[in-house]
Amino acid sequence: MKPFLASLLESSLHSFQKLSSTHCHAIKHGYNSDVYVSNRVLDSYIKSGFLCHAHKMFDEMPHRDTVSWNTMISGYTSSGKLDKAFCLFTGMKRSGSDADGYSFSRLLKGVASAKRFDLGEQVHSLVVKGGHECNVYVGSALVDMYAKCARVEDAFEAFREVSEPNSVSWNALIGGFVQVRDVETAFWLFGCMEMEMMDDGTFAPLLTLLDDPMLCNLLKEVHAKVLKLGLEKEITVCNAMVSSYADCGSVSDAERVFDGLGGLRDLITWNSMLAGFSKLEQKDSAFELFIEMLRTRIETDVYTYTSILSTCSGEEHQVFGQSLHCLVIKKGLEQVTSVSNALISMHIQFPTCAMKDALSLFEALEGKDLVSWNSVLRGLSQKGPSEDAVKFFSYLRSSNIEVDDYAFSAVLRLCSDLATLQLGQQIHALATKSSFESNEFVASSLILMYSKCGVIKNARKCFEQICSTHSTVAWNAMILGYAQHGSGQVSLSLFSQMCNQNVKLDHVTFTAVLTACSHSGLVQEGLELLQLMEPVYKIQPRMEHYAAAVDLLGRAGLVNKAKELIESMPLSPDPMVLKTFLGACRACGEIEMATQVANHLLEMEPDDHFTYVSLSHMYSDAKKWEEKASVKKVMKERGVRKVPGWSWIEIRNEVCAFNAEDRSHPLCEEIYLMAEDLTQEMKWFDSDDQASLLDVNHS
DNA sequence: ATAGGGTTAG
Repeated sequence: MKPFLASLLESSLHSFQKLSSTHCHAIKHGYNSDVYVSNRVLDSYIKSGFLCHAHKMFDEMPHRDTVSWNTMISGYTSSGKLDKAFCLFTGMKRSGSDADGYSFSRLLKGVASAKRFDLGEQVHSLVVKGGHECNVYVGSALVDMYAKCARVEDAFEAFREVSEPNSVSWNALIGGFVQVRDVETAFWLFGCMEMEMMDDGTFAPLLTLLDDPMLCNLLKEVHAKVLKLGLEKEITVCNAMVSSYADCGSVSDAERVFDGLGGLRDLITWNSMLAGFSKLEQKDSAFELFIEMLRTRIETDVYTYTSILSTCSGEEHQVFGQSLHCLVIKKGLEQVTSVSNALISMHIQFPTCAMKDALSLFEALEGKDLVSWNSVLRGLSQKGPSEDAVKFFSYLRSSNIEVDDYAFSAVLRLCSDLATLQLGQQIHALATKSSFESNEFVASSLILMYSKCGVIKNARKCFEQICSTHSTVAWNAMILGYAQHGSGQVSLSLFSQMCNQNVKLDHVTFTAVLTACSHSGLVQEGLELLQLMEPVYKIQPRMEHYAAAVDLLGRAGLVNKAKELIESMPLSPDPMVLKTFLGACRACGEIEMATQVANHLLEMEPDDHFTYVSLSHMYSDAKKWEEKASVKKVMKERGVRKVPGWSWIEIRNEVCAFNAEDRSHPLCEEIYLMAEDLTQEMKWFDSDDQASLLDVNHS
């Protein structure tokens, strides 16, 4: 009868109706006081998620043994109700049942997932007191508990206490070092493990450490080992491999693993591939994959939507993004914080009315977290009126929300855009007070802020104070700072230091050094860097690099060389490159070439005022009044308006804004006299570079 | 009859 009952329970799982009818059936056959049968029923209720009902049944059971208590504890720890589990644990002792290895391992599992190190230590002492240390299950659970609490040394000690550690003990220990991202120790332990001991649980967490292009070769070695051990069909291993290959920048390898799985793929596999495409800017592939998921009725979840929403950026994805938003609402995921955060970031990137939509999403979100606040802050500082961003930052501070590294970094970038030193310094003080000063992103934003505000000395100080000397963003910021100051040689020497000290270079590094060369007239050096980018430094030049190089040549008066460079580009130049070229033509008085490129630009971007204004100025300079008039006419016909460029200066905590030919200030006469004096003085220094720099700033 | 480890996200 008992095996029959067991199989009946098995087939009744997850249906309350079936379970209770089986339960009744058992009672009818006189099994009510059979503790074995009762425990099986109890376990089935718990496995099916009917925890409350299980507890009621447990209370009414005529006989309870240790297994009954353990089953109940198990139910509470796996649903995260640690306090209830501990109540049962103490109740168990009071009613005379002794806790055994099962009780302790279940309890420790709950402690581990709640990361309650304090409770864990107490349980540990009870384990020792009860003499359960030699139980490998309890031992592994202890290792895992310390590992999850990031106490790797305690985990190691607990591991040493296990007399015959098995793969679970090893994996739990390695998992601890993975969690604290101690790559070296994690792989050292991996090397100490017997081959036969390694299983899927060993590889999955280790693979998550290999998330950098520099580690791609190691990833391939680990992959080879996975194949050697015949683990290539293990879903967790493959999922981790898809993510790691994507993080290492190799989509093709990620895709190969993904394709290799065929029908074995699960939701995490799809999500990992999707996130990979999205991260590596393969937007079309991401959209295709997502649509395939919908078409083939693969279930979608929160991860799916956060990934695909973050793929939608800017105008070209607005329509699709809005349909996605509808889909999110339909699935009832709009109030899930991570999804809503992705929606906020997406809407901020849309060109029209986006800030308003993003703000109303933010306000409607019940469970706002730091990411939500920072997404709005970043959006406002990039797109919104800067004053609103500053206001939002004070709002954040007054709301008792923690200001973290993301927030500091965003608001400092804002200060550098505004070139407002006083606000920047105040925020620097706040960052110092909350110890974010040495965070690489905060420090980089400080560097940019001080450089932009003209205090390169303080920028340098921030650079020196940074914790990690291997922070690419910090080096990039410092190189750019010196570039803006016209200290191109300093930028270049920082660049070679970066190479010597094995700091990772990225595409921003090259934008920064090329800018440095351009601002200091280092033509040969700049061109050489551009040429070496791909073959030596393994970084593919992007549009901004070509634009910087065109600028470099244009400033040096080498328009023809700039033209050659554009013609030799592997991709067709984008408007940014062409606008830079147009500027170069204008500066060199190459009217014919300028007209050609301008016509091309007018086709690409008929609504952008830049091209019209450049042409118009150039025709004025050349006194070609008819041409100038025709440009103005076309502008009028197309409804394009000149957007004046503003400058501003901070005087005694007050911002004074002005634009070219502005005569509205009460002290206007004196101001222009002073400007004239300064211009004369600069000419007197006979520095053509600085005079032309002044021109550029003015336009 | 009840137990321990592992994959996706600013």
